[in-house]
Amino acid sequence: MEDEVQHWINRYMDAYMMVTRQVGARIKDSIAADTTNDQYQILRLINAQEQCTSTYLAETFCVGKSSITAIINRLVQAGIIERTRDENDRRQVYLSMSEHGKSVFEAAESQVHEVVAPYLFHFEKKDIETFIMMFEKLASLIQNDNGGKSQ
Amino acid sequence: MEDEVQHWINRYMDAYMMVTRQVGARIKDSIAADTTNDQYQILRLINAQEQCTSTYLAETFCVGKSSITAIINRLVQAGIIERTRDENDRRQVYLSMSEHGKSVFEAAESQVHEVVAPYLFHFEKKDIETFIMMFEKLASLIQNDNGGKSQ
DNA sequence: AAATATAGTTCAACTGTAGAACAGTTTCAT
DNA sequence: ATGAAACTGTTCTACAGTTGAACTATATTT
Repeated sequence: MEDEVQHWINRYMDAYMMVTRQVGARIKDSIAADTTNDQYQILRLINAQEQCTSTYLAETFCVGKSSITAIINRLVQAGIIERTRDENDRRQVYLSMSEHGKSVFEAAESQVHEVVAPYLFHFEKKDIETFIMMFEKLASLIQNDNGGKSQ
Repeated sequence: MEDEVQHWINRYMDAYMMVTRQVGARIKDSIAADTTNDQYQILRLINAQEQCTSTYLAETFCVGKSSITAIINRLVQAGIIERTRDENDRRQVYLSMSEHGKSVFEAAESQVHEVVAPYLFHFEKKDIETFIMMFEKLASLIQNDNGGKSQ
């Protein structure tokens, strides 16, 4: 029983590392050379979030706020992201994509689509649903378990 | 149909990023502070590979060989890894764990186990098998598709 | 009004990455 | 056998990402 769990974890870690690394490398090759994978992930979060803040990104990305400042500074520098202060609470800074940013992001999205989509055709529709649902369940389990190391 | 594929990809990317980041953060918190996640992944590869070389690590990890040199230098510095030249082909350098390295690695393994294992109990045995098998199939599809962007 | 909390930035030190130039070693063609 | 080509790994420089502590500015609490 313990052995079985250990065995699953090893297989999961092996497959996981392989997929993470290889997909990451392919995505990097396909998106514009001056956009990094981390920057693309940040853009996805900003795109999906109304009135996105640094604090939200830091928590979701599991890094300190100073890392977010560094990434956002580069994206602002590149004219992709704009900062807007909230006039009601001037501590808050909302992050949004400029017009140029939107087109960079959309180009990256479609490149990622082209990289990932071909792999889907090797699987049954039903299995894809199951796989994604399990992944989502895992994500939500982890998310609802913040801080509590046990359980 | 195209929409369905797009939708799958978005859901996959969302769940994938969440799981990657959160699991990464939890593993980092649990393993020794002076070992990074990337270093741990490298140790897993070295552990699994007889006569491991930099070239093998670079290919598997999808990075340039100079990145591997940098990581290995730090691990050698920390007394975790040892380099051994092949006397038959003096270009090759085999990487292996020192006794200290082995104990560091085993401690990390058991910490990772403690972090990951609890999540498994939320799933059916059958579903875990399916999930891991799909992950492995995906990994092997990607691996057998080196360079060829299409198909 | 003063203390406390919150949002974000700055800074220094470090890890990881890329790519080009390089050194040493082996293989291969002539 | 010799010189060219191929291969393994390292060095170097520049940059992206991360951390954690110190800091600024603003809002909230008491």
